[in-house]
Amino acid sequence: MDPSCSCELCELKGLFIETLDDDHLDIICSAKIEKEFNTGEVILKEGMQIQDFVYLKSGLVKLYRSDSGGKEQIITIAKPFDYVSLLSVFSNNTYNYSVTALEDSVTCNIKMSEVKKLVLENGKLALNLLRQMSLVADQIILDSLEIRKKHLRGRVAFLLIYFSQDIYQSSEFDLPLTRKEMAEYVGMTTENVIRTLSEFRRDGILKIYGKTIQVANMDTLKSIAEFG
Amino acid sequence: MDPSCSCELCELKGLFIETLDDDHLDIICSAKIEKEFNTGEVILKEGMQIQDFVYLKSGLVKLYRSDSGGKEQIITIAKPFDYVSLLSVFSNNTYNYSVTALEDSVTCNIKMSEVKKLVLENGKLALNLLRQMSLVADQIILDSLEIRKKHLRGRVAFLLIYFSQDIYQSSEFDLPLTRKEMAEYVGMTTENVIRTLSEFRRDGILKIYGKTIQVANMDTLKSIAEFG
DNA sequence: GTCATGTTATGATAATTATCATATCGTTAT
DNA sequence: ATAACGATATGATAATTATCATAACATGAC
Repeated sequence: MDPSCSCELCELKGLFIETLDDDHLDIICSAKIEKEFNTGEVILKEGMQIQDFVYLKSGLVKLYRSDSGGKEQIITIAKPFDYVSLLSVFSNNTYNYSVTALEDSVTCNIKMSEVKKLVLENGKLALNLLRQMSLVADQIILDSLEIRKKHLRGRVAFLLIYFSQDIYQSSEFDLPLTRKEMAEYVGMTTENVIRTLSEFRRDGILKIYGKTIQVANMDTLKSIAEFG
Repeated sequence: MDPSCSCELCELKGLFIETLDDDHLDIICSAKIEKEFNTGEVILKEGMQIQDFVYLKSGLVKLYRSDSGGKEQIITIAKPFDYVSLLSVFSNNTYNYSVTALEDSVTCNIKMSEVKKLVLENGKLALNLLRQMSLVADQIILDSLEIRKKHLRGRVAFLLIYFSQDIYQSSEFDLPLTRKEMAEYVGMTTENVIRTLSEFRRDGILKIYGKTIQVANMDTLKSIAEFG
């Protein structure tokens, strides 16, 4: 096996690679290209030809769409293990969303032609991809239904809980989104995101130091996310 | 080949079956069960164990979630060729949504264990499923983003255009949804759906005879869907 | 440093949407 | 037939949210 290949050490091995035998692993290893992106750099652009299967090795990214007026809607925030180029990849020729790094990130890119070849040859990999796609798509759809039925306070609470619990596993964290991006994610205006955060601060639910957020009262935050 | 099997005649053959050779087709054919549902009958229920891969052979169905308060949110309307049990099916043990027939419908059910076995053996089928899942999930996500950014009039217009063009290919059709279901689909109240329809009628955009809708001015309807 | 620009912040107001009340119409059950 | 119920319909009002205006603050460009 190619000694320069580090796939067998990659923490994503379990998802994508455990189903591959050594021969196939070697193919992936020599075919893959790692790319590094700084915070704010664009990884994929809406309309671009889909050439690679891209997954996130480390970092944090946002998937979003831009409309003709330049306004953006964030579809989801993806951390490693959430595939990045999952949507569209098997059905479309071009991306119908863009991806930008929210933190310094590393992606691993494999030509779609290689992935398709492997799927044809390796049923376990195929099942794994089906499972993963199903999971990711489901989560995006359910989250968007959840967000839709909440009022503004509930939406902001939902987003904060998501970052605190799912992304950073800590009650204090540096929010990698601007207030504007928060608004684009949960479907409200920037002003109202800011106002809602201020309310939460006044109510003693949050402590806010610029982008650093400390959740002082998670129980209340959760009840706001759930009921109002 | 089993002479009672009609799969090779099924119009869904192209999607699910063209990738199968005769042996595999025979397996599917003898394993599949067709089920008929009348309008209003429940096909799948949220929380139920997932046992079968279910796809819609004819008819029209809604996929939806119910919250604790009994309120429902419609995720999507599916016609034949849109797989019904696609979401969750490869990643979950239970459905996280329900499915009900909006018109008399026929489903074709195949045990998931059979489908998984076939995926393991048949790479073309796997790729076909990946493509189809990708397509369906993408469409649901994009539609929900579209709906989210519109005002009430735009949402109702979007829904009417969808039924007129995508489902019935006619400017006059019987809407298979109640006003309440329309509201559950586009995220607004029943009263406001009714009010908006009345507005459209007053503006000469629609003619409404109960559930029968005639789009009198598609251009205006489209510009409302697009701009407001 | 200072300028320009974008982000955060807050208030006043306007627009949008939901809620509540009430009435009519249709359908189904008895 | 008629009672009961849900769906459709409309208006008045309340609640929610967006828009507009303004200002403080931070950040990077020069």
